[in-house]
Amino acid sequence: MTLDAEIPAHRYTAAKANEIESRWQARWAADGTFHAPNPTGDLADPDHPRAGAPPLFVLDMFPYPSGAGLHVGHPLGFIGTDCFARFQRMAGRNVLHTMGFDAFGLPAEQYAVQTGQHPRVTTEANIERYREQLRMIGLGHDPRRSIATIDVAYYRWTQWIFLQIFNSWYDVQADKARPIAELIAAYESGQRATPDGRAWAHLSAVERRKIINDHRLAYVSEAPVNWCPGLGTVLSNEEVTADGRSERGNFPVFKRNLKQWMMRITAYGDRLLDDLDLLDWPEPIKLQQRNWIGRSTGAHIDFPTGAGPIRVFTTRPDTIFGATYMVLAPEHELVDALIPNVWPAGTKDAWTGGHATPGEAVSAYRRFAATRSDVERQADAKEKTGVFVGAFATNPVNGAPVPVFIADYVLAGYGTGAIMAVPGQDERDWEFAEVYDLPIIRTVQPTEGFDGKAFTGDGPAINSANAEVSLDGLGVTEAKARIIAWLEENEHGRGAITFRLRDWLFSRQRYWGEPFPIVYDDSGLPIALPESMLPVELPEVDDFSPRTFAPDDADSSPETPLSRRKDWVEVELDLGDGPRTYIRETNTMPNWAGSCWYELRYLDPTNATHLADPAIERYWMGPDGDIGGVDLYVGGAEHAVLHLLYARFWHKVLYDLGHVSSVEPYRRLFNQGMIQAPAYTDARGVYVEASEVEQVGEQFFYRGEPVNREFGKIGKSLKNVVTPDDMCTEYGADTFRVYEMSMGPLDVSRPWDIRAVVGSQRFLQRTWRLIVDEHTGASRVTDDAIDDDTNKLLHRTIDGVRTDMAELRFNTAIAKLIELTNRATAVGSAGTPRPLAEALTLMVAPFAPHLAEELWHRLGHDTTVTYADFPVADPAQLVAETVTYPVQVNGKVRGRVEVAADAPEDAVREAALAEVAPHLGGKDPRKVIVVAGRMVSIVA
RNA sequence: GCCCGGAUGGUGGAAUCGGCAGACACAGUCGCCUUAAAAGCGACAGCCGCAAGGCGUGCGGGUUCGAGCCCCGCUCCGGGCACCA
Repeated sequence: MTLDAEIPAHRYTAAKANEIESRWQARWAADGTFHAPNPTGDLADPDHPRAGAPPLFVLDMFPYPSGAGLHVGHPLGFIGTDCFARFQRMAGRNVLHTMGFDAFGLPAEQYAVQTGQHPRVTTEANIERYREQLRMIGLGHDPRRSIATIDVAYYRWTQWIFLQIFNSWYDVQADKARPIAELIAAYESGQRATPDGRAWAHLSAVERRKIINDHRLAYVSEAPVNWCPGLGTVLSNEEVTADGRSERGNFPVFKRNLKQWMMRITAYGDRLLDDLDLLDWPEPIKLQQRNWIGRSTGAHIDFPTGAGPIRVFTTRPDTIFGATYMVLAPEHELVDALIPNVWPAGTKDAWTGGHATPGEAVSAYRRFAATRSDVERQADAKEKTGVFVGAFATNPVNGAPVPVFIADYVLAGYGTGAIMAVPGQDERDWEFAEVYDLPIIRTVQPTEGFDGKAFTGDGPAINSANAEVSLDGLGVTEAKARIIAWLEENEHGRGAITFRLRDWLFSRQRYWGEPFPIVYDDSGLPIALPESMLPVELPEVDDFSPRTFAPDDADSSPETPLSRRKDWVEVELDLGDGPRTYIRETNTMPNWAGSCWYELRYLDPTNATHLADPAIERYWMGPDGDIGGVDLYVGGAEHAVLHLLYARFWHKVLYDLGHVSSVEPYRRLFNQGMIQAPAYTDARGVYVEASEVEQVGEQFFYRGEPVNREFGKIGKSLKNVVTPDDMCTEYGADTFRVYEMSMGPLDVSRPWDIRAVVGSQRFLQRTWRLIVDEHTGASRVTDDAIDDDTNKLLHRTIDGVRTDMAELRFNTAIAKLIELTNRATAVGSAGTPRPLAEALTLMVAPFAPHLAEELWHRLGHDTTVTYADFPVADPAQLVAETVTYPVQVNGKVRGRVEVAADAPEDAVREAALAEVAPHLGGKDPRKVIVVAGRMVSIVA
């Protein structure tokens, strides 16, 4: 006798689940079940069951289609949004839910460099695999709205948005971006003065263009970057290791200034910061963005030198009388002009770094600084390095000469790239002053008992007076105000606000990205292509790799793959003044570009004349008395800062220019947790393929060698990818979905562990068995009435599940459903009453949609469960007739009393006192607290 | 170093507003069914203790009639950021 023969023919097994799942997936695809109707245009459908219903836009952070395929970490968020979306559809909303692909990216390009395989080929194959995997999980996406960022029809609009940004400037008065044409008009009319005061008409065309370019939101500028000659590319800090080498290839990395495209995100610093208050986001994420933007209030102050003033930014202008030296970033533009031929009188030995002249000392220090990564500078925080440039500046408040140093603890990209150093009130400055034998003057009286070095707290100012102004005795706040007023009166400086946020470096020397819609003429200045010339298609190339150099050739410069297509780079165009030859921009856009606006394209994916029809954008994302935006955005916290900040920035530009009606792109954000999986390292610390590791007792072995186990984020780098495919085959997609949703709260990270998955399978099997006879396949549904207790539980469950679903608390919703099925099983030996069977099917539908669809049809319905009404609890069934009060004596539960729910407080008190009388020893209690509906607490 | 999280049975977790700690599930034990097993169904189940009872939410204090939850001080784990002037 075989095992198979003993399993009832109609049991809900994995095989049965798979049969049901593929059947309904095919049916849903054929019927377009998850199509969401637009109010107008191609995707409008007045006959749709949710046409005209209140809209709801549910969005996932779209994945990068990697070669390893979807892993079990991805679906946690995807299934979560799907359950939410399905619930909201059943609750009457018109739900937009789809999925796209963030498909430009380095891995495909690196693979192309290694194999010669075109990145488009591998990327499209990966996307195809992702689509299959997503379909297998039963996600209810509207497939008509799916996009990939590499689609020409999509990146045409990415380029269009770039042109909008390039062709705009930030009007500080109006506090918004405006078309660049309005700035040109202001110059032409003389309403706005030119920087050097000459009449606009007297400037050459090139001079005019330069002035205008200085105001654009996208501009070309020298920017300090991590240049890696060995790879031929610029690297992010993340790609540079602690010892200043490339993560990939282990080549040396140099800090270099290079011409790069930048985006003026700093113009939006205030709004990006202030508008966080409007968002329904987790507070920790908002805090991270606030810290990243880092608005600080202080003053700009000019310190005169022989080579012109050094402008510093400080948050502590009140301490200026204690400024005993200055530090410039090694890359600061004034350094070269300051250097004298010989060390001046008063130069201390410690200041010279042992060099014969200031010039030698500065070059040597710059070479040293260039080899240090930001990470390395951090690691060496204790050991301050720097060198005297051989010149002095003058402290404007007291005329004292202050030596000027360069040191890499001052960053070129922050503030003005220069600081006044006040060792008495700043710990880093104190340490530097100790190493370089510089004077330390306290200008704030430390608190009594303070035994540290620099005092950064509040206190009365001391040693802070000149002939015209005295701060002595003032607190920090008042001292700041008084000195700023004095500095402004005497034109030494003014109050200022700076941001930690820096402009966004927007160009990459890579192949696999969006080409810029930009050409250059003889002047070397960029010219925007007109919209009619979009898209600028990414051309084919023979070799995808950037040109590489000797790894230590610090003076080399990047050469991009596109620049080698000479026939593409040189282009004859008529830009309004007859055909001329231009040179194309050969950098490409960063990976972020495509992910900055994809939600907008989902709205109206086929629109050929607008990135999205304004009426459609207003329908799905419009403010509606609020700020607007996507109703729910779910993704990992690793995107807390960069992606979310860049996307907010682009959205705000589009808002200013009138292309969208919503002020923010993502009104509500939810961070799903990370699923971790065991990863194993061998004796050398190298990760080995987790699927080949065997466990013997407490030990783990890979090909006979012992390995160490740790837990980490699932991915290729830890060689621990676990795909959902096996789960779906072994248990069915519905079981997989229920399991992922029941493992714990959606926002908690946890290791992947499938030991408990059978619990989810048993739950679905029970649900099935309540409605279908396992042996005959016949219906077990009866016309009997539900008994009172079960009916009460049913309505409590409906009520609880509805609340849980709206709050994305799927784990507790499932627990409640399991309780209900367990009760139904216990009382239902004769069959399941129809209202119970239907309610259960409907409530299970968001989690196990295939099973629910099958049961729904077996219950006699011929339309999809997708748009059936989610059950509503009967309030009458939610009120309890009696309440059981636990009775505490001195904080310990000593008994419980059951009283009528509407019993007056006195009755509850009497009952409670009677119940615990033996514990009171005949004495009157000192205090009795009755918490209505909760408990009684007695103090004996 | 700074910032943000987190720590609850053998395991994942529940307790949503300061009010019965451990819902639900996994693993476990026992029973029913079965020739037997699997599946299914049912019961037990925080720890110590025969019991009465005591102890229990990382550790030490505090506030409160009452603390997993609030406050102070630590430990460990996870994540993020950083010479940010």
